[in-house]
Amino acid sequence: MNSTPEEARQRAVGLAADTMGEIVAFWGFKASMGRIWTLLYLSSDPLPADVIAQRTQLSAGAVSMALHDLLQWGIADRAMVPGARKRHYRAATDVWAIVRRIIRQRELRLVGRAVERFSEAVRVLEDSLANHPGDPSTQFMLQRLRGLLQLARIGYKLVEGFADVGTFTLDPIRGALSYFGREQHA
Amino acid sequence: MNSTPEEARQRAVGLAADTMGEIVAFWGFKASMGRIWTLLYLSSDPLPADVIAQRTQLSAGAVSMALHDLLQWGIADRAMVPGARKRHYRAATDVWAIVRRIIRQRELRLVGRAVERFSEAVRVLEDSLANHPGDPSTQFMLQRLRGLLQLARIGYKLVEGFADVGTFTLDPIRGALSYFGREQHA
DNA sequence: CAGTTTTTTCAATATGTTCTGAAATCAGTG
DNA sequence: CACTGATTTCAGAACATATTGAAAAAACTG
Repeated sequence: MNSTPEEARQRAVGLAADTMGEIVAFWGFKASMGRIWTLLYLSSDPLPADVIAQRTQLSAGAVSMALHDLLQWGIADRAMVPGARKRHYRAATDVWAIVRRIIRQRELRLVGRAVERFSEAVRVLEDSLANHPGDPSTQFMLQRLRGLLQLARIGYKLVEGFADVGTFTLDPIRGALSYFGREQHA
Repeated sequence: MNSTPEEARQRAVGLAADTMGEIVAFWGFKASMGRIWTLLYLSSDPLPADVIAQRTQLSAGAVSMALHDLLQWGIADRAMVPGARKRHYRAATDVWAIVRRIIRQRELRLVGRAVERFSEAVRVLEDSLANHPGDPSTQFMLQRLRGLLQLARIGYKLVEGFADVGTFTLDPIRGALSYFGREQHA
């Protein structure tokens, strides 16, 4: 209650940074990246690495590495501070664009690889059936595998659309999806 | 090429299972859960734990734990096999419903917690400003923090809608989002 | 309900990831 | 271009997570 503004800000940053850290960690990034981004995002001025280290309780090395990652992903950038010796960093603020870029670079690759690999698996079974027609286990597996492949392709389209346009609607493909869920039976 | 159907199936399962393992691992589950689900999903008959262990190269213990998780999440279930001593397991096939349930139980909680914590941080700053009106750093931080809170709330709504209805459209809220991205300046 | 097989549990271990601390490198400045 | 301070790098420590292996528990079967 009767705390200084400085103390209040510190507490607020701590709460927000830890929360964001959890979220990005869940998302496959280092928690410290989320913490640092939040710290920068909530600062009215760019901060140098040593201040970041001090406020996040991280070593200089860890801060350097996390900043490197943040710059790589375009989640933070260097800010020119007039007569400053140290480099100063500031958070990218266009959260929407950040999310889109990350999704494009990570999820899209991941799902793309999945499509390729499922395709290969389908091919393996098709070849096998060509040589040994009528094998029931193989036929069953092929059917299901085609379902997985279809699902992966749908996922790819979804993610791609989201990354490109920033919109994400399932409606056009719900028919295909509900078909998929609804059994190539057991 | 000239392999037995059995060999072909084994190769196809391996490819598909590893792929799915990667995907679910990226998603925060154990890779072995994805591998086992895929193995079951591609089998025409339910499989007992020892067969799963043998085909996935996991120990009996690991299989038991992974199956436990799969059952918990409703991603697999026990199948009654007539005169069988061992328990047999089979994959849940309604992929769509599985994804929805997982999102509801995990993402929704995660984002919900974020909303709570950002709210608390906002409260902290509001209190501070009540006692120390006009502090510029605090004002700046409060503004940005409100942006994060708004974003988290939007995310919550999105995830909730997706979990409930299975549809996911950003259109209704794009105004709010683009506003957010477009700067409470630096 | 005793014997047998299956399943679960859990401490120890293996694996993978992030962080530290200090040395090496790099960048400004006089 | 040498000096000072800032930054990066990286081997090892700390930490987190997944798996093993074996013992305990549970579930069948006769």
